[in-house]
Amino acid sequence: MSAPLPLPAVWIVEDHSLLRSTLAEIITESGTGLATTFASCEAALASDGPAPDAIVLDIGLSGMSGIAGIRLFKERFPATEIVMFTVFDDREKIFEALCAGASGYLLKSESPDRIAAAVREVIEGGSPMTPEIARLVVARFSQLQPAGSEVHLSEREEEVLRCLVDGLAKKEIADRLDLSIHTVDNYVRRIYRKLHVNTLGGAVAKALREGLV
Amino acid sequence: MSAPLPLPAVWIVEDHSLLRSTLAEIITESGTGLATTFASCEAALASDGPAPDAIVLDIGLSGMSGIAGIRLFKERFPATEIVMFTVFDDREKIFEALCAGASGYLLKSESPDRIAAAVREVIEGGSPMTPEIARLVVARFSQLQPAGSEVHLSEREEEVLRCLVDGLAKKEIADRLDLSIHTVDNYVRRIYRKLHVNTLGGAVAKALREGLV
DNA sequence: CCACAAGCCACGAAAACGCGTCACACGGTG
DNA sequence: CACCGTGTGACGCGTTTTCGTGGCTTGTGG
Repeated sequence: MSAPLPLPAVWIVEDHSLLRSTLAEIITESGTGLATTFASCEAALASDGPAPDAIVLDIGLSGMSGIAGIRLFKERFPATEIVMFTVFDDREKIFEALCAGASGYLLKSESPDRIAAAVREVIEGGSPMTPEIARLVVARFSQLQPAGSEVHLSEREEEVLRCLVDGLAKKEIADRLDLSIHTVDNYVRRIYRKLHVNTLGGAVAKALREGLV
Repeated sequence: MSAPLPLPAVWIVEDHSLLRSTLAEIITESGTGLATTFASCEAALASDGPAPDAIVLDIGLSGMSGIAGIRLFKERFPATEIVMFTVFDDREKIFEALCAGASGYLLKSESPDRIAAAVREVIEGGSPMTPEIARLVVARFSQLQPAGSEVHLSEREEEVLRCLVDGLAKKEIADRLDLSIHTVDNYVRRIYRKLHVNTLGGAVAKALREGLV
Protein backbone atom coordinates (compact mmCIF):
# COMPACT_ATOMS: atom_id res chain seq x y z
CA MET A 1 0.00 0.00 0.00
CA SER A 2 2.70 2.50 0.90
CA ALA A 3 5.65 1.06 -0.99
CA PRO A 4 7.34 3.27 -3.58
CA LEU A 5 4.97 2.15 -6.28
CA PRO A 6 5.66 2.97 -9.87
CA LEU A 7 3.63 5.91 -11.03
CA PRO A 8 0.12 4.81 -12.03
CA ALA A 9 -0.67 4.86 -15.73
CA VAL A 10 -3.51 7.24 -16.43
CA TRP A 11 -5.28 7.59 -19.74
CA ILE A 12 -6.99 10.80 -20.74
CA VAL A 13 -9.75 10.40 -23.30
CA GLU A 14 -10.96 13.81 -24.34
CA ASP A 15 -11.65 15.32 -27.72
CA HIS A 16 -10.82 18.93 -26.96
CA SER A 17 -7.12 19.08 -27.60
CA LEU A 18 -6.41 21.98 -25.29
CA LEU A 19 -8.27 20.43 -22.39
CA ARG A 20 -6.62 17.12 -23.15
CA SER A 21 -3.11 18.47 -22.80
CA THR A 22 -4.06 20.51 -19.76
CA LEU A 23 -5.39 17.43 -18.05
CA ALA A 24 -2.29 15.46 -18.90
CA GLU A 25 -0.18 18.24 -17.49
CA ILE A 26 -2.13 18.31 -14.26
CA ILE A 27 -1.84 14.57 -13.78
CA THR A 28 1.84 14.47 -14.60
CA GLU A 29 3.04 17.58 -12.83
CA SER A 30 1.15 16.82 -9.65
CA GLY A 31 2.96 13.51 -9.53
CA THR A 32 -0.36 11.68 -9.70
CA GLY A 33 0.56 9.45 -12.57
CA LEU A 34 1.88 9.02 -16.06
CA ALA A 35 -0.63 10.45 -18.48
CA THR A 36 -1.28 9.12 -21.96
CA THR A 37 -3.80 11.02 -24.04
CA PHE A 38 -6.32 9.97 -26.66
CA ALA A 39 -8.79 11.98 -28.67
CA SER A 40 -11.47 9.31 -28.73
CA CYS A 41 -12.53 6.00 -27.23
CA GLU A 42 -11.76 4.31 -30.52
CA ALA A 43 -8.19 5.58 -30.45
CA ALA A 44 -7.70 4.48 -26.86
CA LEU A 45 -9.15 1.04 -27.53
CA ALA A 46 -6.94 0.67 -30.57
CA SER A 47 -3.89 1.08 -28.38
CA ASP A 48 -2.29 -2.24 -27.62
CA GLY A 49 -0.39 -1.14 -24.55
CA PRO A 50 -0.91 -2.55 -21.09
CA ALA A 51 -4.01 -1.76 -19.07
CA PRO A 52 -3.96 1.65 -17.44
CA ASP A 53 -4.67 2.07 -13.74
CA ALA A 54 -7.24 4.74 -14.37
CA ILE A 55 -9.01 6.45 -17.24
CA VAL A 56 -10.33 9.99 -17.24
CA LEU A 57 -13.16 9.92 -19.73
CA ASP A 58 -15.21 12.63 -21.36
CA ILE A 59 -18.80 11.64 -21.87
CA GLY A 60 -19.64 13.90 -24.78
CA LEU A 61 -17.17 12.58 -27.27
CA SER A 62 -17.80 12.72 -30.96
CA GLY A 63 -18.02 9.25 -32.41
CA MET A 64 -18.57 6.64 -29.75
CA SER A 65 -20.36 8.00 -26.73
CA GLY A 66 -18.53 7.97 -23.46
CA ILE A 67 -21.17 5.69 -21.96
CA ALA A 68 -20.61 3.06 -24.59
CA GLY A 69 -16.90 3.59 -24.11
CA ILE A 70 -17.14 2.75 -20.43
CA ARG A 71 -18.52 -0.68 -21.17
CA LEU A 72 -15.82 -1.42 -23.70
CA PHE A 73 -13.04 -0.24 -21.45
CA LYS A 74 -14.41 -2.22 -18.55
CA GLU A 75 -14.67 -5.28 -20.71
CA ARG A 76 -11.11 -5.02 -21.87
CA PHE A 77 -9.58 -3.72 -18.63
CA PRO A 78 -11.79 -4.96 -15.81
CA ALA A 79 -9.45 -3.70 -13.11
CA THR A 80 -9.09 -0.20 -14.51
CA GLU A 81 -10.88 2.57 -12.67
CA ILE A 82 -12.85 5.05 -14.71
CA VAL A 83 -13.59 8.65 -13.77
CA MET A 84 -16.06 10.56 -15.88
CA PHE A 85 -15.12 14.15 -16.56
CA THR A 86 -17.78 16.01 -18.42
CA VAL A 87 -20.07 18.98 -18.68
CA PHE A 88 -23.16 16.84 -18.32
CA ASP A 89 -24.76 17.04 -14.95
CA ASP A 90 -28.15 15.57 -15.72
CA ARG A 91 -29.29 12.57 -13.77
CA GLU A 92 -29.67 10.12 -16.55
CA LYS A 93 -26.18 10.59 -17.86
CA ILE A 94 -24.80 10.23 -14.38
CA PHE A 95 -26.65 7.05 -13.59
CA GLU A 96 -26.00 5.57 -16.98
CA ALA A 97 -22.30 6.13 -16.50
CA LEU A 98 -22.31 4.68 -13.01
CA CYS A 99 -24.33 1.67 -14.10
CA ALA A 100 -21.97 1.11 -16.98
CA GLY A 101 -19.09 0.80 -14.60
CA ALA A 102 -17.64 4.24 -13.93
CA SER A 103 -16.37 4.71 -10.39
CA GLY A 104 -16.28 8.48 -10.23
CA TYR A 105 -18.02 11.43 -11.79
CA LEU A 106 -16.65 14.94 -11.97
CA LEU A 107 -17.78 18.05 -13.75
CA LYS A 108 -15.55 20.16 -15.92
CA SER A 109 -16.01 23.04 -13.55
CA GLU A 110 -13.80 21.30 -11.00
CA SER A 111 -10.42 22.74 -10.15
CA PRO A 112 -7.26 21.09 -11.45
CA ASP A 113 -6.28 20.13 -7.93
CA ARG A 114 -9.53 18.35 -7.41
CA ILE A 115 -9.09 16.43 -10.64
CA ALA A 116 -5.68 15.12 -9.72
CA ALA A 117 -7.00 14.27 -6.26
CA ALA A 118 -9.91 12.44 -7.85
CA VAL A 119 -7.62 10.30 -9.94
CA ARG A 120 -5.66 9.37 -6.84
CA GLU A 121 -8.87 8.69 -4.97
CA VAL A 122 -10.31 6.40 -7.59
CA ILE A 123 -7.09 4.42 -7.81
CA GLU A 124 -7.15 3.98 -4.06
CA GLY A 125 -10.63 2.50 -4.21
CA GLY A 126 -12.72 5.59 -3.67
CA SER A 127 -15.45 7.16 -5.76
CA PRO A 128 -14.81 10.84 -6.33
CA MET A 129 -17.92 12.86 -7.03
CA THR A 130 -19.04 16.40 -6.59
CA PRO A 131 -21.22 16.83 -3.50
CA GLU A 132 -24.29 17.45 -5.63
CA ILE A 133 -23.80 14.28 -7.58
CA ALA A 134 -23.21 12.33 -4.39
CA ARG A 135 -26.55 13.58 -3.17
CA LEU A 136 -28.29 12.46 -6.34
CA VAL A 137 -26.76 9.05 -5.96
CA VAL A 138 -27.82 8.52 -2.37
CA ALA A 139 -31.22 10.00 -3.14
CA ARG A 140 -31.72 7.22 -5.65
CA PHE A 141 -31.61 4.86 -2.71
CA SER A 142 -34.16 6.43 -0.45
CA GLN A 143 -36.48 6.84 -3.40
CA LEU A 144 -36.46 3.09 -3.83
CA GLN A 145 -38.44 2.78 -0.67
CA PRO A 146 -40.75 5.80 -0.70
CA ALA A 147 -41.54 5.17 2.95
CA GLY A 148 -45.04 5.06 4.23
CA SER A 149 -45.87 2.23 1.88
CA GLU A 150 -46.91 0.50 5.06
CA VAL A 151 -47.50 -2.98 3.78
CA HIS A 152 -47.06 -5.57 6.42
CA LEU A 153 -46.67 -9.06 5.14
CA SER A 154 -46.41 -12.03 7.45
CA GLU A 155 -43.31 -14.14 7.27
CA ARG A 156 -44.95 -16.80 5.18
CA GLU A 157 -46.53 -14.32 2.85
CA GLU A 158 -43.20 -12.69 2.28
CA GLU A 159 -41.65 -16.06 1.61
CA VAL A 160 -44.28 -16.88 -0.98
CA LEU A 161 -43.86 -13.46 -2.54
CA ARG A 162 -40.15 -14.06 -2.90
CA CYS A 163 -40.87 -17.29 -4.71
CA LEU A 164 -43.26 -15.54 -7.04
CA VAL A 165 -40.59 -12.98 -7.83
CA ASP A 166 -38.21 -15.82 -8.53
CA GLY A 167 -40.57 -16.92 -11.24
CA LEU A 168 -41.91 -20.05 -9.61
CA ALA A 169 -45.39 -21.35 -10.31
CA LYS A 170 -47.71 -21.99 -7.39
CA LYS A 171 -47.19 -25.69 -7.65
CA GLU A 172 -43.43 -25.25 -7.44
CA ILE A 173 -43.83 -22.94 -4.47
CA ALA A 174 -45.95 -25.50 -2.68
CA ASP A 175 -43.26 -27.99 -3.40
CA ARG A 176 -40.39 -25.81 -2.25
CA LEU A 177 -42.05 -24.64 0.95
CA ASP A 178 -43.57 -28.02 1.59
CA LEU A 179 -47.12 -26.74 1.65
CA SER A 180 -50.35 -27.70 -0.02
CA ILE A 181 -51.06 -25.86 -3.22
CA HIS A 182 -54.26 -24.62 -1.65
CA THR A 183 -52.32 -23.00 1.12
CA VAL A 184 -49.99 -21.32 -1.31
CA ASP A 185 -53.02 -20.13 -3.20
CA ASN A 186 -54.39 -18.65 -0.02
CA TYR A 187 -51.17 -16.78 0.66
CA VAL A 188 -51.04 -15.44 -2.84
CA ARG A 189 -54.54 -14.13 -2.54
CA ARG A 190 -53.75 -12.48 0.75
CA ILE A 191 -50.73 -10.85 -0.83
CA TYR A 192 -52.88 -9.58 -3.68
CA ARG A 193 -55.27 -8.01 -1.22
CA LYS A 194 -52.55 -6.40 0.84
CA LEU A 195 -50.83 -5.07 -2.24
CA HIS A 196 -54.05 -3.96 -3.90
CA VAL A 197 -53.35 -5.85 -7.07
CA ASN A 198 -55.11 -8.70 -8.80
CA THR A 199 -52.51 -10.23 -11.02
CA LEU A 200 -49.22 -11.94 -10.56
CA GLY A 201 -47.50 -9.28 -12.62
CA GLY A 202 -48.79 -6.47 -10.50
CA ALA A 203 -47.75 -8.19 -7.31
CA VAL A 204 -44.23 -8.89 -8.52
CA ALA A 205 -43.84 -5.36 -9.85
CA LYS A 206 -45.03 -3.85 -6.61
CA ALA A 207 -42.84 -6.13 -4.56
CA LEU A 208 -39.73 -5.15 -6.46
CA ARG A 209 -40.50 -1.47 -6.62
CA GLU A 210 -41.34 -1.15 -2.96
CA GLY A 211 -38.41 -3.27 -1.95
CA LEU A 212 -40.56 -5.84 -0.17
CA VAL A 213 -38.15 -8.57 -1.08
CA MET B 1 -27.11 31.47 -0.79
CA SER B 2 -24.31 33.67 0.39
CA ALA B 3 -26.19 36.01 2.73
CA PRO B 4 -25.01 36.20 6.36
CA LEU B 5 -27.23 33.33 7.41
CA PRO B 6 -27.83 32.64 11.05
CA LEU B 7 -25.71 29.78 12.27
CA PRO B 8 -27.32 26.45 11.38
CA ALA B 9 -28.78 24.44 14.23
CA VAL B 10 -27.03 21.09 14.51
CA TRP B 11 -28.12 18.26 16.76
CA ILE B 12 -25.67 15.70 18.03
CA VAL B 13 -27.22 12.37 18.98
CA GLU B 14 -24.55 10.21 20.53
CA ASP B 15 -24.54 8.09 23.65
CA HIS B 16 -20.88 8.37 24.57
CA SER B 17 -20.78 11.50 26.63
CA LEU B 18 -17.18 12.37 25.93
CA LEU B 19 -17.56 11.98 22.19
CA ARG B 20 -20.78 13.90 22.38
CA SER B 21 -19.20 16.94 23.92
CA THR B 22 -16.18 16.70 21.64
CA LEU B 23 -18.43 16.71 18.59
CA ALA B 24 -20.37 19.66 19.90
CA GLU B 25 -17.14 21.50 20.46
CA ILE B 26 -15.93 20.80 16.95
CA ILE B 27 -19.16 22.00 15.40
CA THR B 28 -19.33 25.12 17.52
CA GLU B 29 -15.70 26.18 17.53
CA SER B 30 -15.28 25.70 13.80
CA GLY B 31 -18.17 28.08 13.30
CA THR B 32 -20.12 25.36 11.50
CA GLY B 33 -23.23 25.69 13.59
CA LEU B 34 -24.93 25.79 16.93
CA ALA B 35 -24.72 22.38 18.49
CA THR B 36 -27.35 20.85 20.75
CA THR B 37 -26.57 17.44 22.17
CA PHE B 38 -28.73 14.45 23.05
CA ALA B 39 -27.82 11.09 24.48
CA SER B 40 -30.45 9.17 22.55
CA CYS B 41 -32.97 9.41 19.72
CA GLU B 42 -35.74 9.33 22.26
CA ALA B 43 -34.34 12.36 24.05
CA ALA B 44 -33.92 14.27 20.81
CA LEU B 45 -37.42 13.42 19.64
CA ALA B 46 -38.83 14.48 22.99
CA SER B 47 -37.43 17.93 22.47
CA ASP B 48 -40.09 20.36 21.34
CA GLY B 49 -37.75 22.93 19.88
CA PRO B 50 -37.71 23.92 16.21
CA ALA B 51 -36.36 21.62 13.53
CA PRO B 52 -32.57 21.52 13.30
CA ASP B 53 -30.80 22.04 10.00
CA ALA B 54 -28.75 18.91 10.43
CA ILE B 55 -28.41 15.94 12.76
CA VAL B 56 -25.25 14.01 13.43
CA LEU B 57 -26.46 10.57 14.40
CA ASP B 58 -24.74 7.57 15.90
CA ILE B 59 -26.10 4.31 14.59
CA GLY B 60 -25.20 2.08 17.50
CA LEU B 61 -27.25 3.76 20.16
CA SER B 62 -28.58 1.92 23.12
CA GLY B 63 -32.35 1.92 23.10
CA MET B 64 -33.75 2.87 19.72
CA SER B 65 -31.42 1.98 16.87
CA GLY B 66 -30.06 4.80 14.81
CA ILE B 67 -31.72 3.37 11.71
CA ALA B 68 -35.14 3.52 13.27
CA GLY B 69 -34.22 6.97 14.52
CA ILE B 70 -33.56 8.20 11.00
CA ARG B 71 -37.09 7.40 9.93
CA LEU B 72 -38.59 9.14 12.90
CA PHE B 73 -36.45 12.22 12.48
CA LYS B 74 -37.23 12.37 8.79
CA GLU B 75 -40.90 12.02 9.50
CA ARG B 76 -40.89 14.84 11.99
CA PHE B 77 -38.32 17.08 10.28
CA PRO B 78 -38.49 16.29 6.58
CA ALA B 79 -36.12 19.08 5.62
CA THR B 80 -33.46 18.21 8.14
CA GLU B 81 -30.30 16.62 6.80
CA ILE B 82 -28.94 13.60 8.61
CA VAL B 83 -25.32 12.51 8.72
CA MET B 84 -24.53 9.12 10.19
CA PHE B 85 -21.46 8.99 12.35
CA THR B 86 -20.66 5.53 13.52
CA VAL B 87 -18.18 2.72 13.86
CA PHE B 88 -20.21 0.45 11.60
CA ASP B 89 -18.78 0.10 8.15
CA ASP B 90 -20.65 -2.95 6.97
CA ARG B 91 -22.70 -2.71 3.83
CA GLU B 92 -26.06 -3.50 5.23
CA LYS B 93 -25.94 -0.84 7.89
CA ILE B 94 -24.81 1.70 5.35
CA PHE B 95 -27.53 0.94 2.85
CA GLU B 96 -30.19 0.69 5.49
CA ALA B 97 -29.25 4.12 6.75
CA LEU B 98 -29.21 5.62 3.27
CA CYS B 99 -32.53 4.03 2.36
CA ALA B 100 -34.02 5.30 5.58
CA GLY B 101 -33.18 8.83 4.60
CA ALA B 102 -29.67 9.68 5.76
CA SER B 103 -27.77 11.93 3.40
CA GLY B 104 -24.24 11.29 4.59
CA TYR B 105 -22.26 8.54 6.23
CA LEU B 106 -19.01 8.99 8.13
CA LEU B 107 -16.94 6.70 10.24
CA LYS B 108 -15.73 7.55 13.70
CA SER B 109 -12.19 7.34 12.48
CA GLU B 110 -12.62 10.59 10.59
CA SER B 111 -10.77 13.68 11.70
CA PRO B 112 -12.61 16.47 13.50
CA ASP B 113 -12.03 18.80 10.57
CA ARG B 114 -13.66 16.37 8.21
CA ILE B 115 -16.66 16.07 10.48
CA ALA B 116 -17.28 19.77 10.60
CA ALA B 117 -16.79 19.92 6.85
CA ALA B 118 -19.26 17.09 6.42
CA VAL B 119 -21.91 18.92 8.38
CA ARG B 120 -21.43 21.97 6.22
CA GLU B 121 -21.52 19.83 3.10
CA VAL B 122 -24.73 18.08 3.99
CA ILE B 123 -26.44 21.37 4.78
CA GLU B 124 -25.35 22.70 1.40
CA GLY B 125 -26.99 19.77 -0.35
CA GLY B 126 -24.08 17.38 -0.59
CA SER B 127 -23.64 13.84 0.65
CA PRO B 128 -20.46 13.48 2.65
CA MET B 129 -19.06 9.96 2.69
CA THR B 130 -15.72 8.33 3.07
CA PRO B 131 -14.23 7.31 -0.26
CA GLU B 132 -14.71 3.64 0.56
CA ILE B 133 -18.36 4.09 1.31
CA ALA B 134 -18.84 6.13 -1.83
CA ARG B 135 -17.43 3.23 -3.75
CA LEU B 136 -19.81 0.79 -2.14
CA VAL B 137 -22.68 3.04 -3.02
CA VAL B 138 -21.82 3.40 -6.67
CA ALA B 139 -20.99 -0.28 -6.87
CA ARG B 140 -24.56 -1.01 -5.89
CA PHE B 141 -25.59 0.64 -9.12
CA SER B 142 -23.47 -1.22 -11.59
CA GLN B 143 -24.58 -4.44 -9.99
CA LEU B 144 -28.18 -3.54 -10.70
CA GLN B 145 -27.66 -3.87 -14.41
CA PRO B 146 -25.14 -6.63 -15.01
CA ALA B 147 -24.69 -5.37 -18.56
CA GLY B 148 -24.70 -7.44 -21.69
CA SER B 149 -28.10 -8.93 -21.03
CA GLU B 150 -28.68 -8.48 -24.75
CA VAL B 151 -32.36 -9.20 -25.01
CA HIS B 152 -33.97 -7.83 -28.09
CA LEU B 153 -37.70 -7.44 -27.87
CA SER B 154 -39.77 -6.21 -30.75
CA GLU B 155 -41.75 -3.04 -30.24
CA ARG B 156 -44.97 -4.92 -29.66
CA GLU B 157 -43.37 -7.32 -27.28
CA GLU B 158 -41.94 -4.50 -25.25
CA GLU B 159 -45.30 -2.81 -25.18
CA VAL B 160 -46.96 -5.96 -23.91
CA LEU B 161 -44.23 -6.43 -21.35
CA ARG B 162 -44.82 -2.94 -20.04
CA CYS B 163 -48.49 -3.73 -19.62
CA LEU B 164 -47.68 -6.92 -17.76
CA VAL B 165 -45.44 -4.97 -15.41
CA ASP B 166 -48.31 -2.57 -14.89
CA GLY B 167 -50.30 -5.48 -13.56
CA LEU B 168 -52.75 -5.81 -16.41
CA ALA B 169 -54.31 -9.12 -17.35
CA LYS B 170 -53.98 -10.36 -20.91
CA LYS B 171 -57.53 -9.47 -21.63
CA GLU B 172 -56.97 -5.91 -20.48
CA ILE B 173 -53.83 -5.71 -22.54
CA ALA B 174 -55.69 -6.93 -25.60
CA ASP B 175 -58.23 -4.25 -24.95
CA ARG B 176 -55.73 -1.48 -24.42
CA LEU B 177 -53.59 -2.34 -27.43
CA ASP B 178 -56.61 -3.21 -29.50
CA LEU B 179 -55.52 -6.76 -30.18
CA SER B 180 -57.05 -10.17 -29.88
CA ILE B 181 -56.31 -11.87 -26.62
CA HIS B 182 -54.72 -14.67 -28.61
CA THR B 183 -52.27 -12.28 -30.11
CA VAL B 184 -51.37 -10.89 -26.75
CA ASP B 185 -50.89 -14.41 -25.59
CA ASN B 186 -48.47 -15.10 -28.39
CA TYR B 187 -46.43 -12.06 -27.53
CA VAL B 188 -46.30 -13.07 -23.92
CA ARG B 189 -45.05 -16.50 -24.84
CA ARG B 190 -42.41 -15.02 -27.10
CA ILE B 191 -41.31 -12.78 -24.26
CA TYR B 192 -41.05 -15.80 -22.00
CA ARG B 193 -38.82 -17.54 -24.48
CA LYS B 194 -36.59 -14.54 -24.99
CA LEU B 195 -36.28 -13.94 -21.27
CA HIS B 196 -35.81 -17.62 -20.46
CA VAL B 197 -38.63 -17.70 -17.97
CA ASN B 198 -41.88 -19.59 -17.90
CA THR B 199 -44.09 -17.59 -15.60
CA LEU B 200 -45.53 -14.13 -15.52
CA GLY B 201 -43.75 -13.43 -12.26
CA GLY B 202 -40.38 -14.35 -13.65
CA ALA B 203 -40.89 -12.20 -16.72
CA VAL B 204 -41.91 -9.15 -14.71
CA ALA B 205 -39.04 -9.61 -12.29
CA LYS B 206 -36.54 -9.94 -15.09
CA ALA B 207 -37.97 -6.97 -16.92
CA LEU B 208 -37.65 -4.75 -13.90
CA ARG B 209 -34.25 -5.98 -12.86
CA GLU B 210 -32.73 -5.69 -16.30
CA GLY B 211 -34.35 -2.36 -16.93
CA LEU B 212 -36.19 -3.54 -20.04
CA VAL B 213 -39.04 -1.21 -19.32
C1' DC C 1 -39.57 -14.05 -58.83
C1' DC C 2 -39.32 -17.02 -55.08
C1' DA C 3 -37.71 -18.48 -50.77
C1' DC C 4 -37.07 -17.47 -46.15
C1' DA C 5 -36.99 -15.08 -41.94
C1' DA C 6 -39.26 -12.06 -38.84
C1' DG C 7 -42.99 -9.94 -37.09
C1' DC C 8 -48.01 -10.21 -36.44
C1' DC C 9 -52.47 -12.58 -35.64
C1' DA C 10 -55.52 -16.52 -34.45
C1' DC C 11 -57.72 -21.22 -32.79
C1' DG C 12 -58.64 -24.86 -29.39
C1' DA C 13 -57.66 -27.97 -25.59
C1' DA C 14 -55.45 -28.77 -21.29
C1' DA C 15 -53.55 -26.80 -17.33
C1' DA C 16 -53.19 -23.29 -14.06
C1' DC C 17 -55.07 -19.51 -11.82
C1' DG C 18 -58.42 -16.18 -9.13
C1' DC C 19 -61.87 -16.09 -5.87
C1' DG C 20 -65.43 -17.08 -2.50
C1' DT C 21 -66.05 -19.87 1.16
C1' DC C 22 -65.13 -22.86 4.85
C1' DA C 23 -62.51 -25.37 8.74
C1' DC C 24 -59.10 -26.02 12.55
C1' DA C 25 -55.07 -25.08 15.54
C1' DC C 26 -52.27 -21.92 18.11
C1' DG C 27 -50.54 -17.97 20.58
C1' DG C 28 -51.38 -13.39 22.27
C1' DT C 29 -54.48 -9.60 24.17
C1' DG C 30 -58.28 -7.32 26.08
C1' DC D 1 -62.70 -16.55 28.43
C1' DA D 2 -63.52 -14.85 23.91
C1' DC D 3 -61.45 -12.58 20.23
C1' DC D 4 -58.17 -11.81 16.67
C1' DG D 5 -54.26 -12.51 13.69
C1' DT D 6 -51.59 -16.00 11.69
C1' DG D 7 -50.58 -20.38 9.60
C1' DT D 8 -52.38 -24.31 7.52
C1' DG D 9 -55.52 -26.98 4.55
C1' DA D 10 -59.52 -27.76 1.50
C1' DC D 11 -63.60 -27.61 -2.37
C1' DG D 12 -65.71 -25.85 -6.51
C1' DC D 13 -66.44 -22.92 -10.34
C1' DG D 14 -65.57 -19.74 -13.76
C1' DT D 15 -61.81 -17.39 -15.91
C1' DT D 16 -57.27 -16.98 -17.48
C1' DT D 17 -53.14 -18.69 -19.01
C1' DT D 18 -50.25 -21.95 -21.39
C1' DC D 19 -48.85 -24.20 -25.37
C1' DG D 20 -48.93 -26.61 -29.90
C1' DT D 21 -50.17 -25.39 -34.13
C1' DG D 22 -51.45 -22.87 -37.90
C1' DG D 23 -52.03 -18.62 -41.34
C1' DC D 24 -50.99 -13.98 -42.96
C1' DT D 25 -48.14 -9.98 -44.28
C1' DT D 26 -43.62 -7.58 -45.12
C1' DG D 27 -39.00 -7.15 -46.48
C1' DT D 28 -34.45 -8.87 -47.82
C1' DG D 29 -31.46 -11.47 -50.58
C1' DG D 30 -30.48 -15.13 -53.94
